[in-house]
Amino acid sequence: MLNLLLIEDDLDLAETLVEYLAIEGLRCDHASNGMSGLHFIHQQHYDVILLDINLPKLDGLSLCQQIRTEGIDKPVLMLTARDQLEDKLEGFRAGTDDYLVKPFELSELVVRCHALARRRSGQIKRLTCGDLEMNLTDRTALREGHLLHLSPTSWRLLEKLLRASPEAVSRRALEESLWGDNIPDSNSLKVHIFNLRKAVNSGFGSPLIHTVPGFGFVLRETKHETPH
Amino acid sequence: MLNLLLIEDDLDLAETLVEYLAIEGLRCDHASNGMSGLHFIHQQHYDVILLDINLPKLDGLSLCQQIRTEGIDKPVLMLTARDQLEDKLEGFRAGTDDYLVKPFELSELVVRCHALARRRSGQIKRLTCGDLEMNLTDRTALREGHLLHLSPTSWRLLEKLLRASPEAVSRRALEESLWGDNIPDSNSLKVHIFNLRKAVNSGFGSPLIHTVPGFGFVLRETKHETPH
DNA sequence: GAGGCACGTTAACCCCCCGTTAACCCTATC
DNA sequence: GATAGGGTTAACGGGGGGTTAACGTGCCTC
Repeated sequence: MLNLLLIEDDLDLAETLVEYLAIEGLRCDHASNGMSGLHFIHQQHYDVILLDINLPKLDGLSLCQQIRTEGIDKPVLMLTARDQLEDKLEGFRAGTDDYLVKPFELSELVVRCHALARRRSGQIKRLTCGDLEMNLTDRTALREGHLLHLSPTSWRLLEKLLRASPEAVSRRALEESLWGDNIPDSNSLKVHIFNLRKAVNSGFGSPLIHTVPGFGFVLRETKHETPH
Repeated sequence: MLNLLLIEDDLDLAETLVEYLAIEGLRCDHASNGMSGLHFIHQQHYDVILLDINLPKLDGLSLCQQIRTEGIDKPVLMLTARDQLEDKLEGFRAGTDDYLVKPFELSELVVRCHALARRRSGQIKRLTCGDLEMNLTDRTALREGHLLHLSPTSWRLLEKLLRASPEAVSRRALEESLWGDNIPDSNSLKVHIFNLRKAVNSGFGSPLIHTVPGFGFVLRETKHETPH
């Protein structure tokens, strides 16, 4: 389920949007001005940020620029009544990913959100990383053409890592994707990672699962050598 | 420089587009039907695929679906005269990332291409200084192409310094970014800087981390000589 | 219903990395 | 030579991360 943030000062419009999105199965927080929106962004994880341009406190363009310079790379979709070419160009210059002119069709907004969130769960049938290949339709995972034996949780872990690849995934995110909100306070994740490593790495040349100290794990082909 | 593929059967339009894109500094191959487009995609790397829907041999929607099921996750931008809501929804259902209705402004096409490319392949967020490169997405740091081994705190220090570069950062600011309000009253920062120096400078030609006496540290390629 | 199997969970253990600390060293400055 | 700012080194202790085994549960088979 996608988690959205709507930053919009028109309360009527915001309410309508949030309600409609809920029907479509999308969670959506709402901030009514730029500063508050920024606060939300720092506070919580969102898959997509829906951003009006005309906002009190901090306008949408500045907000977008700011989070980009902060290194926050979340997908941003600008929603605005400004339909001039120059407005759009400015939006993209500020670092937005998409630009939708009001009034727009709600269903178009929804599909664009999904496209931005890269949640192609329904679309992508095959995930790969190096010589590792995961086939979602027949639920098989291959390495160098050999079938891997994966337990259900190992499978889910690997899928999560593959979808994120080459991005690293935090321990937190992995735990949430496995157990949702009730994360066990044991070392369960460690054991699952261990099992997954055994299944994916054992017998093959280079390891694909790497740990990122103090953060989590990455799936990627081994790259450069350390000096010395 | 971006590398695009345009799949479009209207040869006049295609020519115009390719020429305009060249002026804007974007390379663009052209395929005039779906099968040929598919062939190009398999053959070569593209940052973004511009896709018409009405195509001979293999229509755009099917083509898009097919590459998605093949696991090819390249950004696709559909360019079409079909402006009905249902057409757009179908496009996104087929797995496109963006949808632009003809006629469109060429400059909008260009900025959308950049936005798409940045998100997909360029989702990789990098910070660099000279031959030092920090990859924030997969959390690796390279110098002269060699992987650096950094502890979590070394990583945070380096990130802070890179973000500020070429400006100097005060000791105070560094300590706050590491420990927030409860800064230890020992020489911990000194040791961390020392370790970071060892990791970043050792074995390489010129040092990158310089101390600013009485203030803090800078990350800079060439040492700035202070006049006496 | 008994046994076997696969799987998730938990605890226990170990190792070594890493953060902290304190000490010492060097060098400039007065 | 006293002092202060900065650099270097080593010891220690905690904890992050890896590994293993035991246990329980559900499911399948016989």
